[in-house]
Amino acid sequence: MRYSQTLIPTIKEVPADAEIISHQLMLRAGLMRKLASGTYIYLPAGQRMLNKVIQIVRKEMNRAGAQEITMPVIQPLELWQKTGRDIDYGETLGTFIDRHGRGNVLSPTAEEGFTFLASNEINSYKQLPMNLYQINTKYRDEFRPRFGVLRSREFIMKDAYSFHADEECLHKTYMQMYDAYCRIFERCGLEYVIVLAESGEMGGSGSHQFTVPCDNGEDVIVYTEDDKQAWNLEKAPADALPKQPAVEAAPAKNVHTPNTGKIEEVCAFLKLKPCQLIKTLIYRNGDDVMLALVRGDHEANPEKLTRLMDGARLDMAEEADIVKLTGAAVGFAGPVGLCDKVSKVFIDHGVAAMAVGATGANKTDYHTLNVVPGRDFPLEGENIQIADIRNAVEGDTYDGKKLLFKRGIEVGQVFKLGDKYSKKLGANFLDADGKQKSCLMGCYGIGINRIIASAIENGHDEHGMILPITIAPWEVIVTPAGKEEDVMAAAETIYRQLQTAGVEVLIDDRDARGGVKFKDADLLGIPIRVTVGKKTLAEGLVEFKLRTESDRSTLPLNTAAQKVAETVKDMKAKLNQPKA
RNA sequence: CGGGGUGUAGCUCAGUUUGGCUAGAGCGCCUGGUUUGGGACCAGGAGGCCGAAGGUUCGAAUCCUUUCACCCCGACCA
Repeated sequence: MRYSQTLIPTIKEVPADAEIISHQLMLRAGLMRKLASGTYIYLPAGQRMLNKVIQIVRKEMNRAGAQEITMPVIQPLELWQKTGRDIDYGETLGTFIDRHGRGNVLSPTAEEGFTFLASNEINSYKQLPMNLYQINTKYRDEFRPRFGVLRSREFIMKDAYSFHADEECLHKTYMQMYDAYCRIFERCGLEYVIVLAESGEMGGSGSHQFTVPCDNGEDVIVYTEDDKQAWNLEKAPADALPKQPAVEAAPAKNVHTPNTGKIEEVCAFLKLKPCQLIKTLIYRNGDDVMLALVRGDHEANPEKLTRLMDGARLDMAEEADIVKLTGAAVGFAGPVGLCDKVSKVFIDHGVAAMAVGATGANKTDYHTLNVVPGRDFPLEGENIQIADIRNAVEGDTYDGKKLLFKRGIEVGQVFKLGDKYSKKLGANFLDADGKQKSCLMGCYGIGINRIIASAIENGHDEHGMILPITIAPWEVIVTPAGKEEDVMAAAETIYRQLQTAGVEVLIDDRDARGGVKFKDADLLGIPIRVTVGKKTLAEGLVEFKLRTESDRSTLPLNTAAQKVAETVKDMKAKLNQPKA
């Protein structure tokens, strides 16, 4: 490719609306431009990166036995109503009504479509297992698109769905996908961490997330100090805290605490620390009301609560319900006297371990002091359960090992879905025993754009991107530094030789000064630069420089292309032959 | 959706508080010249419905009302 004939609109200044480095560099290096909030136009260099990532994903999926198809992005709302996800997915689901008055969904994920296909085409256990995937644009009407391509309204996802006759078969494919994902991310040159995840909205029984550690990530990874286990925050377990030594506590008493509905306000007023408070959260499942008690400095984890409820949906109670239950305004609920009025009380280990604490008095503008768990409210009973119901925090342990935290970008996730979708959409088959059964399903997603953004988050310096050769827009840039005829001719020769050798090469044939070309080459993050200059050329040499190194070396003109082609091959081989 | 902020040249931003002549700078772009290995220099030039609509006023980028877009924090989220 000739620089003069392509569109790589680099910019010197940092665009005002780009906050994080990957977003800034993707704009500055001319990979993309914004069309509207959360939607981006990919320009030639960005498109080449997308294509390369897609090609890696496609090859590894095929290699793992999955079949590529294309699902329409526009899908009948009716199909989504059958699984109830027109409601469950929430307002993030993009819909429109067409001229015939039909409801349509802009697909944010495609369980329904793939299961619809399976319900029609799969009849017999002999057709199973089957693993189908697509690489397609997805749409989500995000509340708040942000971080450039990391949370956008439109993005490219590879999504695969597998169908099975039994659990063992599902597990086998699940592990094949797991291994394929490892290979994909290694080939893309990403550092990644695999964490145990909640399967959340998708329903199902098992899930791993593939996460690239990065300060700008939206996800929190929790891992043990020996690096042996990792979870996302929703799933991370925490050991019970040691029981605090009992103290001689005065009887519980109510004190007037005006306008202190929030933890910080109570603490400021009573001169207590948040860890001396008991926070009482009120949840609802249909008509059942539940309490969750966590320490004031802890956060309740709805996923953990849902798990204790065998997956039943939990909602925070409405203000009116809280007032009715506690007889007080929101912010003054407490367990004392409230435990037998609800169907279930979940008490976090941290609260059970407290010797004494303060909590809401179930009376507006009052709190109760000297509350002793077990004395002033029960720690045992039919509707009482002590459990791990909060997010782990700094200082927690699991299995005696210290828990550590870092942020990450989720680039892929694998799920076992079970029969949630196949049942609702009738994806059945006749088994060998002649009985009709629902398919068991797995689903496996990869965010293509996020791979690019996270590669940049972790691969850049003050000059620009530093890209793995497998996903860089070009492998080599040939830079003639000077307009002399022999310089241009030598650069053209190397360019042609590299092309012939199958190297993806960009020649910077622009009528520009050397400095401009060097800056753009660095910004674009092209792994190898070959510079042809007047002085070195006089000695029959050209310069060779890796983007990752600051040193330059020289190569003889006549063998330069061959050497460079070999280096390219070696660099690619290093990434393309993953350990996994 | 709640809170905060910003919309002025392709980009980054002055100017708005206190209304007043032809609306500015740097970068980028075009022309000519000098340069030519790390975002050159000189001279000349093009480029604006000051986000949009309405209002106040002799007069509005500036004041008022409405509205739209974008960004940040929060809530939400395969």
